[in-house]
Amino acid sequence: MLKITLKGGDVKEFEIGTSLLDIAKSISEGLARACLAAEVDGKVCDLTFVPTNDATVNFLMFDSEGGKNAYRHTASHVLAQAVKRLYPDAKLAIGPAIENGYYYDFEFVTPITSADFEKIEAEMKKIIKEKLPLERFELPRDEAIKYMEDRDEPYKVELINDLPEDAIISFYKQGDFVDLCAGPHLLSTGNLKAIKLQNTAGAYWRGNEKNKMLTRIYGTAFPKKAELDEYLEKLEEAKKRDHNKIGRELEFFTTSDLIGQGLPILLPKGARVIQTLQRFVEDEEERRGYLLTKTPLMAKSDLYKISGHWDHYKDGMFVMGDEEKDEEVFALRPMTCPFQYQAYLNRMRSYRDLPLRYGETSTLFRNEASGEMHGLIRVRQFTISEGHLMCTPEQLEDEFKNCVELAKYMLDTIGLGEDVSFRFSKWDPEDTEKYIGTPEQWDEAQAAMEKILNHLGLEYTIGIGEAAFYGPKLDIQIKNVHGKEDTLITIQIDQMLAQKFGMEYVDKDGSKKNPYIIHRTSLGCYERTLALLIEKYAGALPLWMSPEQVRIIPVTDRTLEYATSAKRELESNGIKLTLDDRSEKVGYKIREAQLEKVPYMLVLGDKDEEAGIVSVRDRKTGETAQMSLGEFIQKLKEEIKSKTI
RNA sequence: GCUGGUGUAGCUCAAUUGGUAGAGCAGCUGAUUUGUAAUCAGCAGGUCGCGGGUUCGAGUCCCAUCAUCAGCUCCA
Repeated sequence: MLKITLKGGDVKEFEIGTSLLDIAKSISEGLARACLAAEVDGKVCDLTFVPTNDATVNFLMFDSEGGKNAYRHTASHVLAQAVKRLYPDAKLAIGPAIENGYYYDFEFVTPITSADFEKIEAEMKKIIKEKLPLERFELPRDEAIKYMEDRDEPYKVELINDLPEDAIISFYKQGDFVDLCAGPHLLSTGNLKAIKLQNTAGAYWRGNEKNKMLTRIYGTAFPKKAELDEYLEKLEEAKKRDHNKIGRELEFFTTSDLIGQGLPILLPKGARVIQTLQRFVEDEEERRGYLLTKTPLMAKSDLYKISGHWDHYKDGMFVMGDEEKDEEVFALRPMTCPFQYQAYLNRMRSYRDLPLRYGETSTLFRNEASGEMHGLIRVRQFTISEGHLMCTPEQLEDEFKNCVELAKYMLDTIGLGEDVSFRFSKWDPEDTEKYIGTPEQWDEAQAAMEKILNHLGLEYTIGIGEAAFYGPKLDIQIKNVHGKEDTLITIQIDQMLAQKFGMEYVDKDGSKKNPYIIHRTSLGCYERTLALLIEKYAGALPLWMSPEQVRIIPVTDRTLEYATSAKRELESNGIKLTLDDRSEKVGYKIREAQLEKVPYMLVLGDKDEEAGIVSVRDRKTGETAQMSLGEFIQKLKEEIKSKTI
């Protein structure tokens, strides 16, 4: 007999040879129907799995990560099966479950497009109806390779060849379709309910741009049609918040073919928001002991050669002058580090000078590949609150913590604090080309950062190969409306560049030492931050950063003068506003202000003037309140000062 | 850069099989003086992204190019 411990602590005994499905059935028929896979001692397994030892079993439904993955991974096999039936010449690559669905990569003889989806989906539904059981089997390496060679699946053969020596090579068979796969899967294709193909995309085989580009088909699957519809609806809703759409509609920014790709033009509204954010950041940094620098936007190539950027990122830089013609070569700066280091090198530093915190609102230039640009999120010129902190080893932890604290404060203040995740970005020891320094130096810097992160109690993921070429990073990541993740804020530890630039300080004992350097931003670059704010608030920014806080709407020309005096009074209190004096109806003007996301409307008619009050319409609630102008100004000032989100 | 879409008025979109480019909103002018999400009338607005080609004839078909969207790769 086997002792099976169930989630919740119940222990039950089963005959040896009892499958997980039978165990589920013995608990309840409902459970057996609802569960998709099971975790056995922490490892996710098919329900056909037969435990051979005492084990802890946790049955997984769709609401669990493991259950969802088994469900969608099975859907990806159904997709592959449908594709193979319709396009027998298509070659299979890989097809995993992903965050909100699954994909499968194929090599097609003639490329397919989303126009073919209807046909493929119909075939998938047919396969689901056929209720094909998924059967797992294993083969020794030689036979596995032969098996896939016989089926003319070169990508699969390559995958098997690259599996580690001791790997168990498993396959899943459903009807006429067999795939190399570790599983787990559902019991039958018939267990799938609502499926949907979403889009196609090119994807390099094994993620390497030197390899052939395959056709990736993305899809999703849910246990209920209603859930699928709800999800698709949510996607559509999210797209309506796309900053690239509403940011243009609301005139935060625009672009011009004449100016070029990745070079957005910030219109008065966008520029104003960024000005507000920039002032906020600069003031806060000053309060926290940062010293402002203002360094050049370009430098001779010599500077980048020392820093290592020339070797590692020359292709990403805008370079002027031809070295071959013996011209002086300059490059627009892609980062601020070596510039601020020159400020540090201005004179001999003492340990008493440290920590030295330099901050700069810094415009940077990066020659991104043409396909990378996206609205305000990925651009070729951007402005960022860059800073470099030079400190002693003893100061490193406190300084790093303060940087994290500052970043969190910034994020909370602008309202994105709940939307970010942390990533500890390490180097890839397998890819030493990408990095400078020795393994020992990397181990040391990464250990220092890990220790600090653990002291901070931050929850983080680890990104291998995501480090900067000179050191590990704590990246604060955020997703846009399409679910694409980008780095918003980064805090990095660097113990290599100080040496390269000969940056030193004289320690207590009179010896010269290289300082640790923390590279950090306190907010993401302003363009990207603006984009995410627009998406977060669907264009209706909190009052304190709103480019137009109040719109004054006189009801008739008779109250124009009253409105003008209110305008002057508000302006003298620093309120950003406009006066809509067009001869339109009140409703028309309100509609417009409402659509332009102006937080407050001041509707001023004869009645207001007679009573000496103002009618304040709140955009969010649509409600109107009467108060004195003084009270309104007070209310605005409080809301702005507290930076209410 | 790669794969696949998309480019018609400022915006959103029409335009039979290749046969005279249209509408709504926005804009301008005038009238209207209006009380909480669209007042009425008139006017103007386009080298159909740009450049070639096929054709008697191209917004429509072909090629090239630019921009743009999604994904991939990249992201100091």
